[in-house]
Amino acid sequence: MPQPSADPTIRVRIAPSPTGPLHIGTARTALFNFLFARHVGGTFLFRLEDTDVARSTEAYERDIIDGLHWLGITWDEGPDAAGGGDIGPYAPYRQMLRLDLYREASDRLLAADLAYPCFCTPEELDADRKAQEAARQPPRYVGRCAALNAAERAARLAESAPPPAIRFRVRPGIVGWNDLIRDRIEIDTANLGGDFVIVRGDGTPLYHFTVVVDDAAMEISHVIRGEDHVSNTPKHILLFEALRHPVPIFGHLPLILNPDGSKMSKRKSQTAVDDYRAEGFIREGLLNYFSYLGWSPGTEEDVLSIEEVIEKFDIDKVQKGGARFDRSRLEWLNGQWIRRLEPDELIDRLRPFLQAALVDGRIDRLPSDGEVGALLPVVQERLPTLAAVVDLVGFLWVDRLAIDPIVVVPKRWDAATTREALALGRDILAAHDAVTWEADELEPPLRALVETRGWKAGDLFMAIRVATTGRTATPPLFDTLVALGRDRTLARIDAAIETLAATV
RNA sequence: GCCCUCAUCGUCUAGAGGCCUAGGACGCCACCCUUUCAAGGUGGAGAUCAGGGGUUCGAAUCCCCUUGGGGGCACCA
Repeated sequence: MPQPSADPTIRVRIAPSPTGPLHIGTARTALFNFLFARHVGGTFLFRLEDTDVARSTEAYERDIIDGLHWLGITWDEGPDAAGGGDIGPYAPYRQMLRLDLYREASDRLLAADLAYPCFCTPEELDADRKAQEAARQPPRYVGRCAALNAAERAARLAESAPPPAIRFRVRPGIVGWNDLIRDRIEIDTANLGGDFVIVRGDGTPLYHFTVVVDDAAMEISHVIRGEDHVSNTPKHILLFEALRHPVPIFGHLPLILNPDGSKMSKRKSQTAVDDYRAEGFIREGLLNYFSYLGWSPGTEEDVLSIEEVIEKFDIDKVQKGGARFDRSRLEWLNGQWIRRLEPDELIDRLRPFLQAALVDGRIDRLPSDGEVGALLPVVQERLPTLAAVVDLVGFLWVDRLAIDPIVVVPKRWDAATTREALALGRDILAAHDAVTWEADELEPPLRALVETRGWKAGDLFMAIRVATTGRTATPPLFDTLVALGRDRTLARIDAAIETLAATV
């Protein structure tokens, strides 16, 4: 990756939580941070927010790290993608390994009475919430434990009851910031829902707290994240202030939306990057597409490499409104990038998809790289995704082809004509030996046959196409027959003739 | 319910007061090419710039209101 002039004052991060496979939204946020950092030569770091122990898994962790690296979104500091330890001056970059830091920070807040222990039980909190809901009031912490004095706290602490959580005191007033993307935003802290919990009763810290402690510790200069965090930002600013650390610059990206306009969700969209990868979307296409979701260089170019996007990226040109996910546009871009791949590269990337097809029985034999390479001239421009190769030319590598006798008969013909034409065509093809089995050798004699019989070339070709491939849509017929080979071509035509005879 | 926020073709967007009778791309339609399917080429339909008020000689662009959409209000992240 090109790094123009290194700027040590720019430090951004992606901080996913390993509670699910790599999500498109996470990838997009990571990409914009990456673009922002690379454009100016800043530092991009990766931090795992794994404090939700119940939902976090190592498998998801792996999936997120691998997925981002597969896309080419690489970080300067963070977990080693190869599986080694964390790399960077602020290691570790996993929150569960930074518990001491949060403990120390919460102690400081407690000592300064900027936070206090809260003894409320889940039942009490729940009852509060229900009452507020019934009174059509916005939910907020009622402050039951806010004014406890030292003696009362000591007494409560002495009780066996569950250990207290720690709440941060929300000070009254307006909190505002100049958002990189949406300019000035101001929020009255009265709307924050009251004092909020920063440490659970079991001692583990909560997101709002860890994110601030870590962004402070890691000297993050710009927090670029999804718009869903706008209303959390005041809490974070309050915490930065309480911790006596300069407040970073915030920038809130527009969300990626479902086709119906709601926040992207698994229910309504395919959200896992893995799933797109499995379908044969390539990183170039995905990156190009994501870059243009909520951003545009302001020119009329649509197909840009990641290097070009890095060069042109400008956070000021990021859109404010959310962007709906448009799969057909992604497919088009993906096809554009597949067409731009070098032959050897494309063969490499196709291989896993061919292997997968072999494993699940859609093909019976794995073609050699040479075979695939020979096909590229007619296949490359026909692939919206890599996986589409099996649909396109998988018939080349199956042992037994199922022919639908209805489909093999061209619209203008009947079964008898088709059988006759296939037989005549077969004999003409059989006259070729291995040396003359070439596309431009095969075609003329068949056209001559069509001429003498007064047929349409398209009809004969279609009958042969379906007989030899089982499909009505294929790459150019004669290139296909060459790929199939003389023996299999003749055998398949024979089989088709037989099938036709049986049905007449 | 409360708070925040957004608003240009179906979709992604260009547009920073006159260059806009609003441009590009995807998708869609037609034609060309053509043995099918793609790709490619050409052309077309498609947005009274959400609506209403201002400001201005002049507004998609600035201000206000309305409407609509989205997000957030946890001992989740």
